[in-house]
Parts: sequence; C-alpha cells; structure tokens
Amino acid sequence: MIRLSKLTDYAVVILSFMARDSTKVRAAMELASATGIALPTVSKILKLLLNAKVLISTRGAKGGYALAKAPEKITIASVISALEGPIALTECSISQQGCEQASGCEIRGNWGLINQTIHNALESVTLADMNIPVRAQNSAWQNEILIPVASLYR
Amino acid sequence: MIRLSKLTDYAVVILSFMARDSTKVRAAMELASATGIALPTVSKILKLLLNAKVLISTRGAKGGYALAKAPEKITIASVISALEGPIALTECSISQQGCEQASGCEIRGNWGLINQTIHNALESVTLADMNIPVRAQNSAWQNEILIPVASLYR
DNA sequence: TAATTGAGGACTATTCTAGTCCTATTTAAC
DNA sequence: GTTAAATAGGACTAGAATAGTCCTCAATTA
Repeated sequence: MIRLSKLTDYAVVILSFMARDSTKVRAAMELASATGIALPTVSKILKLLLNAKVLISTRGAKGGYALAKAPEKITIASVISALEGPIALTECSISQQGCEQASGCEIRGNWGLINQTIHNALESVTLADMNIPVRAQNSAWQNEILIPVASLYR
Repeated sequence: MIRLSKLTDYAVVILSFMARDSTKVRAAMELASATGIALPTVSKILKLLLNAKVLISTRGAKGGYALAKAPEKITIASVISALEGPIALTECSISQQGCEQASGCEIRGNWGLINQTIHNALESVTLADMNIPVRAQNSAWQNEILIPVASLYR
C-alpha cells in the first residue's frame, strides 16, 4: 500500500474542519477537541502547516490559526508536501545521487512519469473538495479519468 | 512524501531486468548478481511476486522464475499491491471499521476519489514502459494528462 | 542419489513515526 | 504593568514497521 503518514491524514481532517468557516481564527485547543486528536499532536501538525504557509497564525491571547488561502486554493498536494516533504514514490526520484544498483537504473527516469501523474492527481483536489459529501459518483467519474502515460510510447 | 517501500522499488528493478528477455527462466541467484541486491532479499521479493501470480516458478535444478505474463500486461499497480497490499493512501480507505475521530469523517469517502485516481495512474503504466529510455517527453506529456476529479463537483 | 533450486516461515536489528513535554515568546485584557 | 492565554521551537521517548537474514523442507534434474 502506498502510505500517507497518520499525521498527514490528521492534517487533512483538521484543515477540512477549518475550511467550513474558512476565515475564522481557531486555537489549537479548539481544533483538538473538535477533531478528537490529542492537543500536542494537533499542535505539531499546525506548526508544520504554518511553516509550509498553508496556515497563518496569531500569537497571544485570542490568537490561533487560520487558513492562509481560500479552501479552493489549498491543494491536497500542498498539504502532503507540508507534512512529508516532496511527493515522490522512490528515494531516487528525490535525491539526485545516482543509485548503486548495478543495472536497471534506466528505470529511474520512468518513475518520474508516475510521480508526476500522482502529483497532478493530488494537485487537482482541494480542501474545498474534501468537504463535499460523497455522492453516487463512482461509476461516472472513473470513466472520465484519462491518463495516457503509457500510450505516449506506443 | 508518499512512500513506496524499498522492497517494492527493488521489485520493479528486478522485474524490469526480467522483462528484457521476458520468457527466460532465471534463478534467484542470477537476479541477485544482475541487480546488485542481496540474495536473501531478492528471494523474499520473488516469493511475494509469485504469490501474487506476477511470476511463475520452476523448482529443482535448472529451475527459476519467469514472468507469468507479457511485460505489457504486468502493471505497476499489480506489482505494488503484490508487495504492499491494496493501494490506498489512508488506513480508513482500506479497513471498513469506522474511524474514531469525533468529526471530519465525511472526508473519508473523498479520499476514495484520490485513491482511485492514483490507482488508475499506476494501472496505466506497465513493466514494458519502464524499460523504455526516457526521452524529451516531459513538456509534452504533462499537458496530455487529464484528471478531472475536482471538476466533477463544480 | 546427489546437487541444485525454490517454498515457507521465523527471527532480529534498525529505522521511522507518533506522540509528548518543556521552555521561551508574543499579545490581549484587566 | 501584570497576568493569562496563546503560539514557537525544539528535545525526547516508546512503539511499530521495515529491511534484511537465516534455517529447514520440498521438488526436480542429471
């Protein structure tokens, strides 16, 4: 399974909650009780999102966190990279240092295609999308997806 | 970063090597020295791929492993799920047990959209694609990608 | 029957992740 | 001005997951 860390999952939950009233400033404490996630953990996540400029913060009494942009402009890709760094499936796709395998390394570049596809997918979904209830959309939307990566070669 | 385990990465390297002469039967030992991956590790990976029916095996002297299908028919998705189980980003997307968060769980279904998109991306790339040298394709192919997940809602 | 090779599983060490906690800094309200 | 309410930033710990190794059994061929 391709894994996303729990923290990232929590982050999306927290942000989705914030997106419901997207201009409101909320204290870490408030977010913790609203989402059921422990305060220190929420705090840690908020700091990461702050560094990535997904959130803005106000210190002091009555301070708290708020979304830095409209929910429609916050992509899932940006949330993931805030918590986990660059989006890529393999080590080699990130670090430029050549890998040590004796052969098979021509493959590396091709991972890039896959990474890019996944990145595009995550870039196309925003926080605003996450709050919309799921409808009977599954059969329809699958057919609309069009990813001609492989077909480029043929 | 969305992570794929090292074993999965190795698996793709091994399979790509095998795909170059796709009907040949190769011993684990041979694959280990060809790829530079330690024999016990190669062995472990081959067993997983065998269970997932990506490979077929022959026991005994002159035995070894071979691809169960043509490289064009072995998708990256099938390789990943052979080594890591079902492809999904979050725990909840796999296990049906309701999550314990106090709120925010309407989100779950929406992860499904993202998971499906990624799955489709991985399904569209095969072993055969991985062996083709990377060309000056980046500018062109990015524009061809079309993932209207978000647009479905608008 | 001996040599070669896979099958299956147990086991260990290390790395990574999740989660907690402490102290300093900033701001608002009284 | 002082106190209380918040964030900022980092250090730290326990637990889980991963990578990797090893051992014994089964099957096939020469």
